[in-house]
Amino acid sequence: MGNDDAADTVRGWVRVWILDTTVERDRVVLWGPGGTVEYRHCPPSFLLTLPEPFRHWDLVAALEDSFEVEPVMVRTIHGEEEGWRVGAGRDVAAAVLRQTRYAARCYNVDVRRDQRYLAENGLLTCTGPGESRFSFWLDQDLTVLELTVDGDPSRASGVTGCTLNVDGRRRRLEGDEPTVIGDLFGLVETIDPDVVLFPNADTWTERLLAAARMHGIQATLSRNGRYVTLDSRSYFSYGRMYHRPKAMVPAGRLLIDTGQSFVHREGGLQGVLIAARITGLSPNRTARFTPGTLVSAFEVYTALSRGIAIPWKKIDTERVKTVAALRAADRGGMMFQPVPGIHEHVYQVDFTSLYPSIIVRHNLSPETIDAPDRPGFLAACLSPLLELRLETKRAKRTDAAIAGVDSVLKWMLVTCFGYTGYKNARFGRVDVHEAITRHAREALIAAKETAEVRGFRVLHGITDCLFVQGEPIAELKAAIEAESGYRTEVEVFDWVVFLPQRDGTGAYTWYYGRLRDGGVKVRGIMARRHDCPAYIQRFQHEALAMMGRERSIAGVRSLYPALRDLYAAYRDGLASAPIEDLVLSRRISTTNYTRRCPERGAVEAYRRAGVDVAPGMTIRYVVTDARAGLADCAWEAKSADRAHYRRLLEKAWHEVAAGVSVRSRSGIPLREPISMGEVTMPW
DNA sequence: TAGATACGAAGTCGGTA
DNA sequence: ACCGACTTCGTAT
Repeated sequence: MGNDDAADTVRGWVRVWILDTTVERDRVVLWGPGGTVEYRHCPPSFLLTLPEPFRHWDLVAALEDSFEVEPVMVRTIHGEEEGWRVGAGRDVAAAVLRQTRYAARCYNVDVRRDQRYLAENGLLTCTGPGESRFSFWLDQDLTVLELTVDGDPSRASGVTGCTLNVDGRRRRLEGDEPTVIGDLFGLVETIDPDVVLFPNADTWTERLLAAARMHGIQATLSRNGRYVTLDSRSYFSYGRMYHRPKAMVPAGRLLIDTGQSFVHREGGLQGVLIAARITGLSPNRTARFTPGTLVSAFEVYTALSRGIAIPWKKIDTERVKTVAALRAADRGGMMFQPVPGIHEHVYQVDFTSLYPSIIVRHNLSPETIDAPDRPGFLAACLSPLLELRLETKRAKRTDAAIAGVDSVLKWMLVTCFGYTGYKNARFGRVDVHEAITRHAREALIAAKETAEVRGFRVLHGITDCLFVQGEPIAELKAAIEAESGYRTEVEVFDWVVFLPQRDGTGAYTWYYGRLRDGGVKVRGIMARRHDCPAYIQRFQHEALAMMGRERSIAGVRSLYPALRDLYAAYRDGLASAPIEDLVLSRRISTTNYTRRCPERGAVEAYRRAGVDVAPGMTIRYVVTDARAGLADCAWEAKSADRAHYRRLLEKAWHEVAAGVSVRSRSGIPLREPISMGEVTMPW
């Protein structure tokens, strides 16, 4: 099977269906289903350019003494330049930068070698013959094992049971730890699955392997016995801390931590495999990354496959701006404040994938901001992804199995915008980011005017969507599409409730309503919040389900007594509600709190229970005394501060009542709405 | 290995009346 | 008792 000659791989034609890729010394390993293996020679290398090469001839000579150095043309998104390919890794590149006092430019330094190999040789992961990078069908049989191990892996206790599921056949293993672990790894060896779906896999794997070693059992999670360890890390993203536990990634087999993987949660196994195909990453990595990283990898693969080098330590600097110019340009999305209360016959008009559409239509890219006439990399890169999303969006209407893939693509397209403004993004630039938000604001304002000119009433608007009342909606949709040049979609509400915030004015992001097809769409309110206890969510879900059966405002209002009774029943039931229904879960940003708060109490409780906590972890706790800032960890809690939960329930009730009662919570009559205004930044 | 902005709620802390 | 500043967390697009 082994083949060290890359030349036999015809560009654009895939020899193996690649399930996993690994890197060892000078080669890249391609794993196929069933454990097939191919080795390809691919030593580390990077590209180098020097602005004044004659001043650094000694450096080049020194590199030639120790490594393979070859003069090459280096192509970037900005143009071509003479340079060298150096057969060395990151440490050498770093030394070159230091020695030239950062005059040198290095490329392809922090690109994964397996990904670079695939891109430069026209290969893709998870892709069969005849399948293209931008198709969403999968035609490959994989043996999938679903595995669940009893208990909580973050707490110390032995392994006493687990459940396996292959092809709908269920096996249950029980007994003492050596028995269970021996049977488990024995079965893994017999079944030899290509894919293991395993909740908390990344926390369990290390413990299972250690236990196997202790009991002298051969452990077979990896197909060559080796693992790549990803260290646990707390990282900052979107203004918040996140945490990824340490992971031991097996070789040759796809192991997905279904409790941890964002991509799997959104898109299932198919979502992971298609995202891998699009990005050229191994599915094992794909399953562990955030959408932002996937977008970055997608751009990197596209660039490499076109012979474009990836800059290391991005140097695109923002030009100097006056404070006034900054204020004018550096703004986010546009919002119109809604009229609080319940409204009948409402349409929500959404621009489809607005931000990426703007990038493509206006040819926005770091290198085209100052030279708009040439084709831009970012726009060309995103265009096929956008087309694919439109396809999956259509396809999921008739094939529910496509919904997962569609969701993954949606997230990638949403985050690709944020990525252009991200300081470390390789093909990002603040000016592009600003241009996108400017076009988006203009489009939303224009759409609002189009609606009003045609006699529609605009109730609300956020970034890329408008809520309107009026007829005929089909004509408005067509007019907005014609005038803006972007596609739209329309959702039809029988009624929708925009909630008031504490000062009585409309809240921008809290609403719920009944769609024409009978579903209830909910945004922002407690039922949507992950930190809301199950007991309170259940109340709100029940109330919303009742309201969702009514098609008119009058019908909804007629429910007031029944809803009031429901609330009373839940309030009475609170005293006897089981503790596990009162568990709050929150993501903690720190473990060193400067103030008294329930999170601090919960962190202390975790520590007392011997569980390690790190910033970004989600902790689960029950509030035992809100005033004193005391909490117990979820699995130890015996009592709860019922008054605290009564307040939460009351808040949930107010959100429901805002749609039913004739007066809003703050006492402002709903029939005299506050005039809608445009909201901008405080300057 | 890494996503942006817009925003609100609920709370603490410390000052003031 | 009330206030403003600040912390910490959450959601929407």
